[in-house]
Amino acid sequence: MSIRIYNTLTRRKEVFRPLDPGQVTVYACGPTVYNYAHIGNARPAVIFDLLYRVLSRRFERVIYARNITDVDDKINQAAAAEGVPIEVISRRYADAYHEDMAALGVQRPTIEPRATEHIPQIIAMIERLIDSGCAYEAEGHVLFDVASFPDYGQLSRRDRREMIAGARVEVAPYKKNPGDFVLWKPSSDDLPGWDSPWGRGRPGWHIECSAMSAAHLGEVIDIHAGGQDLVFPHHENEIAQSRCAHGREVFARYWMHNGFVTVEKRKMSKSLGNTLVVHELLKHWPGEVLRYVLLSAHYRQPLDWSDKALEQAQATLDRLYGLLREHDRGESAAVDPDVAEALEDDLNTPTALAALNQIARRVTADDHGAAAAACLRASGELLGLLQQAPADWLALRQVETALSDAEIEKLIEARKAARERRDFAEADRIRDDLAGRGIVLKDGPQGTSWELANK
RNA sequence: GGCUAGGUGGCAGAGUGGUUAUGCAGCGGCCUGCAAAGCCGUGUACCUCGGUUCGACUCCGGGCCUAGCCUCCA
Repeated sequence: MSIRIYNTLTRRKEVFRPLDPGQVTVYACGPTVYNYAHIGNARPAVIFDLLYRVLSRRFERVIYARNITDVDDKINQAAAAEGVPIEVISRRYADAYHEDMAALGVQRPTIEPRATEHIPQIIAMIERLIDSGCAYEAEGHVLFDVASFPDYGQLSRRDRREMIAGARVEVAPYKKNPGDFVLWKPSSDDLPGWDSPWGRGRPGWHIECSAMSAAHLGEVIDIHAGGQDLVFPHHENEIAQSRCAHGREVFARYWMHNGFVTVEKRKMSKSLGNTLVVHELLKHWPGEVLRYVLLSAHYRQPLDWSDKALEQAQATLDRLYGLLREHDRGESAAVDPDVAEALEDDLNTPTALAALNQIARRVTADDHGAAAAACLRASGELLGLLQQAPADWLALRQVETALSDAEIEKLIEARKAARERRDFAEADRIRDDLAGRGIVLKDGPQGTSWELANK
């Protein structure tokens, strides 16, 4: 089977065929680095990391670009508040983003372009837009003229004229059309800025993605991805800019949009103040648990975040790692076909996780547990799960104990003796004593073993 | 108001025109001196009203409800 992707542009699931059979180009909208990432920001990072893994399995060459927006009014604000240059802010939070995403098993993209490193390309693109009559200068700003682009609204299925009716925006007087958006805006002396044909200023938000995707992936790209809230206006504007600047019929051939993470069914967003910061969550949960939760719902559906979901993911991972500890002998194995098939069907992660759990059943059901365990691990790798040493995973949440191994063994021997003389009261006393000190005993056919209790 | 996506068993969450999702919890069993852990088994769920059909949770239409976008936002 081939890879199928739900394309927002056509609102249908389509077979994915790259423009160039030899290479796939993917661009995902990355973070604006003015603060720590919340779990809602982590969802696209994890989902499109998974896309990258799935594509890489089938295509020789996948170029995955995920930008960093490092010039933006919110960054300016944060910098001003601290009295530092914007680079200090953007560097700090870009580093934190990388650290947090790594903990979630997110691989680094092939390219991570930054807006401030592409100012010349941005300016050149704006000049082309002016030359082709799609943009105009007004009071130090350069604006995109939406009336010049008849297909405007195609992605978000909006009618340009109707949007004016819902004008909740203050319409700047210098705009020809309320829907016109800023490509370049002037900077006062206290704000970061670059020299341009229109004076010292800075780029508008949308233009950077158009300029950077063209610079690194070409004028027509295969897949463009981001959160659902970017469909309008950001992606709509990107399409307008890119197609006008390059005179092409197509900008991105497939558009993918992830649904929101919600808290108590409400969208998590910085403006609502109900954000759960990844950096904080990682203090309480392994990154892999967060990843599992993010994969537990289909990416286009809303995902309601809760402690219950975290506990459930933790319990499931504990069980799977326990299985690996007992049965995985490091054999190599292929990815389970059901897991691969589910993921290639528009990243159906719930079905893939169901298949993963079916493999787990085979581990205990078969005589050849080792082969099934190896398959479990190989399949987990495609999902970005189950790649730690089981002992390391299981040790994460274990309590500390003051007892030495020798002391524990000695007590186990004493209990064994008590059991042999059928003094169960004494045997249970020893077991309870050890339990109180964080040691759990497990009686099996080969005698008694022990392990540290979970916190 | 315009546009979009949803309403599935205790919870989470896939999917399908007629046959087991899966996970977590619960329940039963195996194991155990008793436990714990583990393993095995277990659930006639599909918002509502019509329609199409031999047959609909699955298709079509109406209704109700929820969330989102239309403003910075993943």
